[in-house]
Amino acid sequence: MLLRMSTLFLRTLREDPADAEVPSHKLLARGGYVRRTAPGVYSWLPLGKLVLENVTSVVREEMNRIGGQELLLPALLPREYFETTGRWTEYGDSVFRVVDRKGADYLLGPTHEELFTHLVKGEFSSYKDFPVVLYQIQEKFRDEARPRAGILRGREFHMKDSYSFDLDDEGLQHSYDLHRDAYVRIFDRLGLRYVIVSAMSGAMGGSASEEFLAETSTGEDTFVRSTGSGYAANVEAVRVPVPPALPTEGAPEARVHHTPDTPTIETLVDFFNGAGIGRTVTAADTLKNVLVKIRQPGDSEWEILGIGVPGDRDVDMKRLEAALEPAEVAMLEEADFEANPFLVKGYVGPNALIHNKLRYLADPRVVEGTRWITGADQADHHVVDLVCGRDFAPDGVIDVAEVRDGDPSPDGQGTLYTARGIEIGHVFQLGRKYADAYELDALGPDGKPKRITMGSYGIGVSRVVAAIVEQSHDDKGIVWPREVAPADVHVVGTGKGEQIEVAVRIAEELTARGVRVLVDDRKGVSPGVKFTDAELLGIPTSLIVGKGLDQGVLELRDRASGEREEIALDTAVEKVAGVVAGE
RNA sequence: CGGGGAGUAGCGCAGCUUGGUUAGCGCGCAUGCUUUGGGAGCAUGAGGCCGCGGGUUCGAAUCCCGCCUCCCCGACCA
Repeated sequence: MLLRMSTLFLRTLREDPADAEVPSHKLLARGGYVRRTAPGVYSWLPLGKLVLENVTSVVREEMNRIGGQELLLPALLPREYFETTGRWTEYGDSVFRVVDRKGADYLLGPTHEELFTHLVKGEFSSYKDFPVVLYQIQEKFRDEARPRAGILRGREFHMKDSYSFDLDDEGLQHSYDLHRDAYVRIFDRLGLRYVIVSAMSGAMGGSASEEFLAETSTGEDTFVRSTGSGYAANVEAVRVPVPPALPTEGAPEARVHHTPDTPTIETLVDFFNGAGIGRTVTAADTLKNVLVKIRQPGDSEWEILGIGVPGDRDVDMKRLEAALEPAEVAMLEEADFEANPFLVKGYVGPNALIHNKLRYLADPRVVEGTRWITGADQADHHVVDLVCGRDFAPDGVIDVAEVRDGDPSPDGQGTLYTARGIEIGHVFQLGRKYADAYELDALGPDGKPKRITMGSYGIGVSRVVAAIVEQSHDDKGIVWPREVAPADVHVVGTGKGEQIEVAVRIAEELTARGVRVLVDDRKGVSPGVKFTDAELLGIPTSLIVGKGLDQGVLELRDRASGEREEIALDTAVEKVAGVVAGE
């Protein structure tokens, strides 16, 4: 492959586009890799298309390696498929819908579970046909409420989606493991720094769904990781370590104190520290009781739920919703307090709930024998030394308090800190949801139908391109890993002699050896411009044919390290081919 | 959907407060000469529905009213 800058459809920009905020957006636009066409919709220009194809190739190779079979389904999908699973209405505003001249409804595919399931049902029907893994790499469409960050979150994007079809749970687990391994190889080859986090709360069951997050400061997903181990998890999935229970004997009696005007944790702590109860109190010694109401799907009644967390922490609504899924969660309204006069706002204690037959769930840190300062269920009163297991007994444990930097890691090694990432891959055990909807069965050896179980696995191919740039750039431009770079070598001819002719000749010789080459053969362009463009474009290796040519000397540059080396003209092709081959 | 900002040449912007000749600057583009190791110089050019519609005015990029679009933060989504 030989690209000539004199004719390449490329115009680099000296300034950042006004609408670009994140590095990947700025650099991909300035480098002429992409151009914005509409909000969240981008055109891939020749260099960008090459990068996209390189990523695609890596994905394709690794999918084929695990036995995946590539096919290509339409992006334009008729309504009927989505009626079967109810997703036609479920999707709401988040998909593009189109109507044909006859008035028939379609949508532009956001994902393809329905189509794949239906397709398999039409072709395969024997247990001998399974398992099977099918995948495609194509454009997906989602009408994002707010596309942002350029390529990172668009409304049209490239995605590899694959689907596994197995006869039983063991088979599904195997297909899932194969995909997970393939994803590790893919992202390793692409040179990405990433973590694998559980995408679900522990209650929903371990490895049924995991996300691959590329670590970047600009990512929109937050997760936590440990300073002392490889532990990483979504905030929703963090399980707080449970401290050992303490003996209840010998603990002082619970005593109610008059605590005027202390409806908040802060005022309460201040009060006790001025009240001389014989010890210094912190917010962590108090038990904050947060009241929410929940409603199970299909129910019309709300249930009031009390949640006890250490007073120095808030309830994390995301963790709460994940823990209570699929129930709906809402904060209590004034009317709820009026209907339940035993709930004294600002002074709620565990026993008001427990004694009135309302469920009370407590943080894992609230173990037997722990002593708490908490509401006494009457205005302006709190109770001190209320002992868990002696004075109150929660109905259960709920792990929904906010996770903070410095919290101990659940695996016991190190402490947690929050990081940001971009979701680049997702592996998910779907189970039989779609197989049930389409009645996808295989006839077993016993002559009886067996319901198929499925997995779905995605990689955001275009997003991966942006994620790579986010992780691999400097103030001058992009630094492509060789596997995804649009070329291996950027041969730059600069000077008023025969440098450009020599550069082109070297480029042709390298091309003949199978090296992918971009040659800067533009005439009348100053060296500074060419060097700057080379750094912006980010091809891993540059070969400068310039002022040293008269002495038979060329310069080899490494984009990532910035190292420069003078090499002889005679052996340059040999040398560069070796560098490209990783020698 | 809530909050903030912006629409002027392919790109980045000024001009608007205080209406007044032919709407300006940088980059890019074209032509010529010079220049050639770090975003060159000089000269000459091409390129505009000043977002759209209405209004005020002798006169509107500029003032008024309405609308549309885009960007950023949040919510939502994943």
